[in-house]
Amino acid sequence: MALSFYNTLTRKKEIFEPLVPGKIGMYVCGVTVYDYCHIGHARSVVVFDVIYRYLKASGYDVTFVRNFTDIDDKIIQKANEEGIPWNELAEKFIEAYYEDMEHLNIEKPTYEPRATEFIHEMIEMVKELEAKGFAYVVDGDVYYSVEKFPEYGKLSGRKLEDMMAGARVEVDSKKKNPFDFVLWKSSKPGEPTWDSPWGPGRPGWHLECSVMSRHYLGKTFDIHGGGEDLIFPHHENEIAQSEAAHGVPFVRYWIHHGFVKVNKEKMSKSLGNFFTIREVLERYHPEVLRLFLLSKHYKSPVDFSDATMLEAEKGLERIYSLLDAIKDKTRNSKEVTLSEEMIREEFPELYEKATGFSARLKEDMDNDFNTAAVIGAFFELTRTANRYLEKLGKKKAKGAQAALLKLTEEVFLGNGKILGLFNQDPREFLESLRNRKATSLGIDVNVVEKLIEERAKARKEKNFAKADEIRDQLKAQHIILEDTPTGTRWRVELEQ
RNA sequence: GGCGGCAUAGCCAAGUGGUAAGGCAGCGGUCUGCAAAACCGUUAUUCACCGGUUCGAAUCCGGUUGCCGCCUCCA
Repeated sequence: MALSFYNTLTRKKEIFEPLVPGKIGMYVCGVTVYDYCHIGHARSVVVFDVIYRYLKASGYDVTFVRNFTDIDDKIIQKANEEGIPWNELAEKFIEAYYEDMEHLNIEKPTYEPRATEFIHEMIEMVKELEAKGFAYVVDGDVYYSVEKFPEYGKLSGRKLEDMMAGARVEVDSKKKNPFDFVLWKSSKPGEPTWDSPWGPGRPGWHLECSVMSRHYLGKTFDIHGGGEDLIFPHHENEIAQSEAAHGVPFVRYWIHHGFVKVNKEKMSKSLGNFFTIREVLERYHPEVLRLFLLSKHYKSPVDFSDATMLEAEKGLERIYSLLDAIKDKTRNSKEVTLSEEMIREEFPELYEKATGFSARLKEDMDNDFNTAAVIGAFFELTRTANRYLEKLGKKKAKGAQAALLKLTEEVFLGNGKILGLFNQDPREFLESLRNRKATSLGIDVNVVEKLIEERAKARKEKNFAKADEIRDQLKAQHIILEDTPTGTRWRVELEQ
């Protein structure tokens, strides 16, 4: 099957064919840097990170551009509130953004341009639009005239007449049509400005994406993405600007992802019901957030709550426990050369599932980037592998056994890279989950370890009454013990 | 008012014409000193509701209800 995905522009799933065979140009709208990123931003970034990884893994040479909007009303306003220069504020939040991205294990795009680096090119584009009759000037502001662009509304499926009927249109006497938008904005005293043919001012928001995408990807490129709230007016306006200026199609495939919701409501700045990435990462491992965000199809809304996050955490714990067990079983096993058939015969069911995994992943990812189905496949593989471990019993794995387990581990690690999961050392991951929760409950790790030692002694002496007493005591503090052949392990279980 | 999306077990969630993946929770069992973890079995004759097309529909079409989003900055 060929890669296909939903194209907002045509409103259907289409087989993807790049403009230039083997190459892909992809542009995704980044953030406006006036605050810390919330988990809605995290979804955007994770979704396109996975798409980027998958396209590369599929053999494409991908040029991926994600911008920073570093000049904008909100930045100016926030900087004024904080009494610092606007560019200092932008810089601060770009740094914070990079910290968050590193925690989330986001691959760096090919280019991450900032709007302010392209002021000159933006002015050039406004001039082009003015020369072609798509723009008009009023008091130092330059507006785009939507009525001059017959296809205006084609992305969002609206018609200008229909929108006119809508009540919530601001009245701005400067505009010829209420849907005209600003290309160049004259600046008020004290605001950052750049010189232009229309006087001192700054660019309108939509312009930067038209200009930066042209700079890096050309007048027509393959994929443009963002949150579904950007469809109108942002992406609609980008199309209007770019196609009017260039006379060629702007973007071939548009990808929009759904929102993160909280209590069934859209999470947003204006509603005040948002969680920043850093807040969430204090409580959950970054991979838990990734798994949570990828466990539902990217177009559907996803509901953020402790219950849904804890569920993701348990699932990830299950997989890492398996990876840990495999490491344990194969430790010190010697490398031996074996035929595929010998490995297969060890446990055909696991061998088939493991060796067939990449094809399964490709099938699911080719089908509109169905990460939820891929995650389901990982859990199926987990069960089969656990079944095999069960069969092996307590002995260390040798020969074909070890080879089969190593093969399985490789499948998790290799394919996990596409989703950006299973990237941690299993032991460290499990301990970090535990310590994170222990800390939040104010549990002293040393005290726990001491009690476990005490219990081990009691068990050795067959003093099970005392051993159970200690276990119950710890259980009351949400600490669950697991006795394994290699000693007692413990974890923290929070109530849902 | 205009445009669009969604509705699958207690919960989360795949499945887009061929007879319901997966996870969490629950129940029964194996293992265990007892547990936990893991494994085995079990949990939707049915996919909001009503019609229609079809040999066959959760999947297509029409209608109804409910929830949500965009139309203003927004991932």
